[in-house]
Amino acid sequence: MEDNTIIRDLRVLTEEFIPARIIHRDGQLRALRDSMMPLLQRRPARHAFLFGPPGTGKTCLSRYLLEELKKSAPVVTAYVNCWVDATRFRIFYTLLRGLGAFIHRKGTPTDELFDLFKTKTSGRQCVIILDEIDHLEDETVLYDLLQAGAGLILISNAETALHRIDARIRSRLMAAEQIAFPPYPVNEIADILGDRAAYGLVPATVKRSQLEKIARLCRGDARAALSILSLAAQKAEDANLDAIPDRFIDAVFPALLKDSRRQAMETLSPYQRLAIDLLKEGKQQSGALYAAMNEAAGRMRLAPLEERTYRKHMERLVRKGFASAEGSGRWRIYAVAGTSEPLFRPASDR
DNA sequence: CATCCACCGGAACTTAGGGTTC
DNA sequence: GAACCCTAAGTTCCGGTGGATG
Repeated sequence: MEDNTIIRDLRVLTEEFIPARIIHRDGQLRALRDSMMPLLQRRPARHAFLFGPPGTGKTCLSRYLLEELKKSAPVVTAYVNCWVDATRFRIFYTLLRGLGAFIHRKGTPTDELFDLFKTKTSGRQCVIILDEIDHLEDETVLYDLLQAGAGLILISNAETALHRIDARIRSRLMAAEQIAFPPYPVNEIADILGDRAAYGLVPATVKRSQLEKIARLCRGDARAALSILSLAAQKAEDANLDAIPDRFIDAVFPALLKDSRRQAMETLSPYQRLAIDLLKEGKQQSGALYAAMNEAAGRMRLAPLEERTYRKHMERLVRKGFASAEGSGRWRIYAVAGTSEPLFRPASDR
């Protein structure tokens, strides 16, 4: 392990890693800390809503804060990404796993999972992070969690995510602390990379000017920046070099872009991929797209879809950020989104 | 200005595929 | 292996919706 020329600990450069300190997010950190403060006096936390573009530190900061919180108060915490687990069943399933309760039966009723969750957390203070909240498919989870007395940290890319949820739940979340996460400027990303590199890489294997180069490439998205640094470091390690050359940084960037697209597409059903492929040729009105889809499905030996089913697929694609919808009712026009969602936007994208 | 048209989306169903329990 | 339970995807039914149309 210590023979490595570049890499000391790759985990430090992943987005799951919770760093020992948070830099360039002092205001946000203080705001979130203050809303969790009541827990120390055994009072309920104030809910928080964190919003901002991808890679601006929302998830990282929340997880960091809860780790710190647990050091000074007997608080139960859990994390759920709604992009991965979007239904009521799956959310309680992963929540319970996070709380150390293993459900081995997949045939367990969801209400039973909820009851188990309540007994697990009863009499204890509980804070739950719900990441990518705009991808949640069943809002009753929010109602359940509020009823169970959990403190919520909701995270979204869109500032408007809370407006879209049901009024009855929304009114209880209106008092939530709203915390904005703007994109990082170049020098701050470079600082963050430097901080991580100090633990994750062998000293003097990457120059400050290179960190700034990465920071410029990824346009304020720290997650993308970490991926670039990590991949370039691995490449240099494999080549047995003792420093990361500039050309590796350039080489890694397009590969990363393509890979993230491909990975995101793999989470879609065949029909959804088909819809996106058709939309890539140009935006379409809903009715025309439906006709084109069933026509293409026939050629691909896929069964034609009922109109309502088609609409359900489109609803999903829009919520997941793959497609965008413009206009209402029968004048709705769908297009590929690709621009705002999963990762960073390339300089030119039609 | 009333009516129509083509799509919207909630609700309740069916079906397929996974599990457990006895 | 029969009798259940569950989820998730697809379908059926149907009351909206709002610009287009005469």
